[in-house]
Amino acid sequence: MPEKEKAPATTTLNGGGEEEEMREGGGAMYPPPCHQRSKRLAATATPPEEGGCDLLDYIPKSGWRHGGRLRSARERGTWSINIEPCSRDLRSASEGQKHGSTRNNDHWTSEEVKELVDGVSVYGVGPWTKLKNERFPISVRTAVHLKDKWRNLVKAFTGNVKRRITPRLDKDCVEKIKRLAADYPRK
DNA sequence: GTAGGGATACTG
DNA sequence: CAGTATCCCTAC
Repeated sequence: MPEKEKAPATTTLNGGGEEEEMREGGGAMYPPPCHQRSKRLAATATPPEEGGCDLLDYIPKSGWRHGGRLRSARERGTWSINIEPCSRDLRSASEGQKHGSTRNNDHWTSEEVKELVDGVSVYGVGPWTKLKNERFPISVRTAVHLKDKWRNLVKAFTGNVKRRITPRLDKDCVEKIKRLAADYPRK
């Protein structure tokens, strides 16, 4: 491929106020096409108001544990469930980039993982689209994301990982993952 | 639509 | 700093 579109320095389209500061201190040598993924959405992003959905209910509660400190998605300004694109996403869209719409999440919550595992136990490994429509209808998680996450889970619980960066998962959930991983070997 | 690979960001 | 998790792209 020729090259990626350089992220324009004029990222000031969100008059919200909080500007994401680039951390190019010595890591990314190439500017991401979309907004800095590491920077996530600022607090000015679309707050997940209770739209009356089950998924929206548990996300804020289930936080992401970081070194024993509970860092809720809200604290970090990230929402696992996004019902509409934020201003930053619109920017990317205007640039012709399709990114952004699904870039409102960070790590999966234990509830999401549980839902995924439960779905896999019912539909099996493969029909991610069906699983998405049944269990994550309004979630930003796409079928591809579900697939990727499942792969990560299998890799994390079947292999020998030195460092495990995973939310609190129920023992039953972990067992189910292993069971399903063994039942559905990588094709 | 699904599977696999690669790149980037984050955590410990 | 090394390893892990997530996301995007390409091929089947």
